[in-house]
Amino acid sequence: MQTETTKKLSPSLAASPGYLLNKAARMLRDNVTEALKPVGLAPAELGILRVVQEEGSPMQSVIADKCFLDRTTVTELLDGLEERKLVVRESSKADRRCKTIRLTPLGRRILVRGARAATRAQQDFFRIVTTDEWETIRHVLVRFIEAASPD
Amino acid sequence: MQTETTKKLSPSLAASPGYLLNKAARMLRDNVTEALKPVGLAPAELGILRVVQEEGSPMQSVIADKCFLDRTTVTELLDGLEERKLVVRESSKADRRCKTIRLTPLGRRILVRGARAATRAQQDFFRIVTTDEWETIRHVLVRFIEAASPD
DNA sequence: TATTGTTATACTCTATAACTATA
DNA sequence: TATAGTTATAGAGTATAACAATA
Repeated sequence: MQTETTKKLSPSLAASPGYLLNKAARMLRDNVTEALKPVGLAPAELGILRVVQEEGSPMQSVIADKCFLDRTTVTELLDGLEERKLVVRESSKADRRCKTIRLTPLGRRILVRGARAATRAQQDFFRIVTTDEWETIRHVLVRFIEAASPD
Repeated sequence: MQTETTKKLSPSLAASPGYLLNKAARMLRDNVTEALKPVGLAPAELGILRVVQEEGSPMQSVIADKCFLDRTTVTELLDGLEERKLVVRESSKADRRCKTIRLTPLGRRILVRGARAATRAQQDFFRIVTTDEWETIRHVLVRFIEAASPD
């Protein structure tokens, strides 16, 4: 991607939620990915750290649930985080199939730095969105995501 | 992904534009991808057909521009579309570096069918969004995408 | 020297299937 | 038999780099 000088979208693409959501999401994610590089985190890793903190030492399947990710993806992401000593896995005594994830002090520090970097990276987005608009978008997307039905 | 029975998002994820946009975009795209399968198109291919029709036999670099895709990606996608006889490439007489893309009659029919299928697939989304909300979202996303600055 | 398109290659994100170990 | 986590593998989507032909 090189020539990106305020181009105009085609009308039919500009009318498609799928297209718009995708393109905007990717752009935003590229920003966040870039901003997280110095912190040493990928966007999905930051998401996991956030959920681990919020849930307070959840088991892996809870993380998968909260992040809407497959448990195999969570395993893989946790491998990286554990290797870098940001989290520790602990086998539950009650049910030895389960592993509980806990933030290390380092993990906590990296989480703070990552969250700050991510917020900064999203300023590009917030610059062009009013608070009201953002609240509308937020509510719609949350509704849509949470309404996702199984089969 | 298996357990997706109206779960709740974590507060910190529900507050992140990057996260929400990404997740919603992926969900929507999965729907569209599924709906386009019987038509034999991928979402990006439908986008290209749309732009080809709107622009009226554009050269490849224009397609890349309008779709916000790399030209190598466009080359690859066109290879598939040409193979299936949905478009034809024609070397421009004026500038023999350029290739002009034209829809075949078959391509036109598939475009119509694809557009219909994609619209249907996005009803899940529109079911939970009011017209006003959608207009707000649409404008914000278009603004954001078009404002993407180079360096 | 710059631009159009092509080729070969590689990367990110995420999932499916089959497995192990419990329960 | 069902569940938690792991492993190996694969696929979609898109990009970068180097190149050929032409301008």
